[in-house]
Formats: sequence, structure tokens, C-alpha cells
Amino acid sequence: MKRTAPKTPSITVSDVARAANVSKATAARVLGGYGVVSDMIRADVMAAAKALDYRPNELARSMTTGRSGIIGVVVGDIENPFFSLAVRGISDAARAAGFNVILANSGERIEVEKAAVRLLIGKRVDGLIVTPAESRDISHLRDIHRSGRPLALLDRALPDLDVDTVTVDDRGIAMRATRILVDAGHRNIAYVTAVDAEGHEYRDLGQIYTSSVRERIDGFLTVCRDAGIDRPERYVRLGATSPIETRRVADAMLSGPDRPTAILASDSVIALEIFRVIRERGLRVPEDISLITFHDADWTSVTTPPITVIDQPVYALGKSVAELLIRRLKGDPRPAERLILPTSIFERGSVGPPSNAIAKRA
DNA sequence: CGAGAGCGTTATCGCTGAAA
DNA sequence: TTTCAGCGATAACGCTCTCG
Repeated sequence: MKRTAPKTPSITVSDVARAANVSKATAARVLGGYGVVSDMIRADVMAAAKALDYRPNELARSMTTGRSGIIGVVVGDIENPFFSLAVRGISDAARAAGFNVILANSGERIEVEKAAVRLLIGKRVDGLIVTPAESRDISHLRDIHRSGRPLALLDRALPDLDVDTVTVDDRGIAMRATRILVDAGHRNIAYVTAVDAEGHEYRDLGQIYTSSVRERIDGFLTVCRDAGIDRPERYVRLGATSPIETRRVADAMLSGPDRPTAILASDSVIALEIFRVIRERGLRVPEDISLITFHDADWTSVTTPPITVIDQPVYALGKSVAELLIRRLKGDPRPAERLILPTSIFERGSVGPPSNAIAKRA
């Protein structure tokens, strides 16, 4: 029995150099694609490398260059199609520029996000893209900045952190969506988000530490108040962190005596579960309840009725933030940029006037 | 416990020989 | 004689592991 695993001798530049009868330096020049080498020697080295199946040792390479060629990405929830599409945008832009991506999931938990950032810095990523779960505790993000590594923020801006940021106009688009519901005659409109807070109950904006959601709720409440709706904040529901939790929230909301006649969902995962609960309760969209959701997820266009959605340019969001970061990695000295991408609403069939029964009671 | 070798690669320096 | 393409030698990188 062997006590130690047999060493698998990997082919190095030295081996290739020996096989090609040149020095290590010359072989390295050919394999690394730098410096000047004659065509004959280049051919010899390439042939030797191919014969030996040489593969560069990236660890050793980054030891001398100080670069890893890797971009670290920390997102809130990999399972959410919003983030998977954004990551797709990031990785496409990264690959085009010769970078790879390491992905970490924070589950929207600040401790996990901090650990992920620490891990990625330990892995010596060249730069990081983060969707900060909280605007309150950003010491770990300042640390990145201070370590000289570029940082870029995706989807969520932090006023106190002057780094490249790509977002959408969350407040403005939430206002437009809310206005559609108000114009349809709704007075009891709920906003449902995954973001949670102390006590799981909404009191005021100060509780909401996820900047994009704070913006949205602000926009939502502003339009409600402008329409003369009394205490719209009582319909803000927090903690729809998973399908199970969303179901709990939706059940509680829809079984109450003053159930809302319209719902604005903060993401498509929440909206799908709410849609299920509505149907299971024998209610109809939009006759009994109107529904609008953030994110034009695939399923929203194939339901009966199809769902009115806020179409965020998710792929472009990811692509743009990666491009900003890569520009930074290449030494661009320009001041930090805050991009706000345009957003639109696809009006489909899930919004109608409030049902009479409820309207009478209200 | 500290010194130092070793890992694979890159980058710099300096040498050689041939062309101008 | 000068110039420079083409190449070799080697220090340096940051860490682990061994040795004294």
C-alpha cells in the first residue's frame, strides 16, 4: 500500500525547453507569447510543448505577475433568474477580455457576503463585482477598495462608496408600475419583497438596508400617498426570502379581511409563488387580484393571463458592470462612474380594475 | 523557532554574432 | 565600428515544508 499519493509530474517550461534544446527563458518566451524569438525556434518549442502536452501552471504564473486573470463575483441569490442572467452578462464580458469568473452566493446575508469577499481576495482575484446585501455594513467593501483591488457594484448603489456602479432607476420604475395600478382604480396595493427586517414588519424606510429595494418601496409609497391612499405602508410585506416564506406571506396577506386588490412583486421568484397561491385559492388574475412583477422572467409571458412586468435590462446590467471593472483593471484613471440603465414596463394581461366585492367593502 | 530550499513562471539583464 | 535581433542566465514572486 502506498502511503502517499504518487506525484503526477506535470510538464513545465523546463521540460519543454529540454525537449526543444533551448533555454528555459526561450521556451518561456514562446509559450508566454512575449519577447522576440526566431520562427525556427518558435516552431521547435511549440512542437515540443504539443508532444509533451504542456499546460501552463497558472498558480506559478500569477505568483510573478501578481495577476490571476480572475474576477470575483458575489451575488445575492444564484437561484434567482435575475442574478443568473446578470452573471451571464458578466461572464460574457469577462471572457471577451480574457478574464475568468469565480462566483459566490451570499444568500443576501451580510456575514456570508463578507466571508465570500474574504475568500475571493485570498484567491487573489484581480477585481470584484458585488451586489451588496446591506448599505449599513460596508467595511468589507471598503477593505477591497483599500487593498487596491477595483470594486464594482451591481444593481445596488452605495452613496458612501465611490466606485463604479451600474443600476436601474428603481424608484422611478416602481413609481410607474404603481401608477398603473392606481390608475386602474386600486387603493389596496401590496408590495412584497424578499428583504427582511427586525420584527419582519415594515415600519419605515430606515429598516431597509438593500438600496434597490429601499428605492422601490420609496417610489411605491410616494405614488400611493400622492393618490391619497391612507397608510399605504401597511401593505408592504417583507421576508419573502424563499418560496416557502413567500407562501406564508401570501397566505397571510390574502386571507385577511382587507386583502389587497393588487400586488407588486419585487422579483419574479416571489411573483411566481404568489401567482400559485392566488390560483390555489380559487382567485383569478386580474379579476380578483392584479399583479405586476419586477423582472421579465420566461414564465411571465406564458401564463394565463400573461403577467405585466418591469423589464430590467438584466443582461446589460451584468455586461456593463463587468466592462467598467475591466476598464479599471486595465488602469483607467477616470473617476468612478455611476451608470443607470433604462427600464421599461411590458403591459400584458395581469392588471384590471379592482373587483366589486372588495371595492364595496373598502 | 527561525532559516532557507524549493515550487514554475516571468521579466530583466547581458552576451553573442551577424548585418549595416 | 555600431546596432540590434535572438537568446541564455538568473533574480524574484509568496508560500510551504524541512532541517538544524
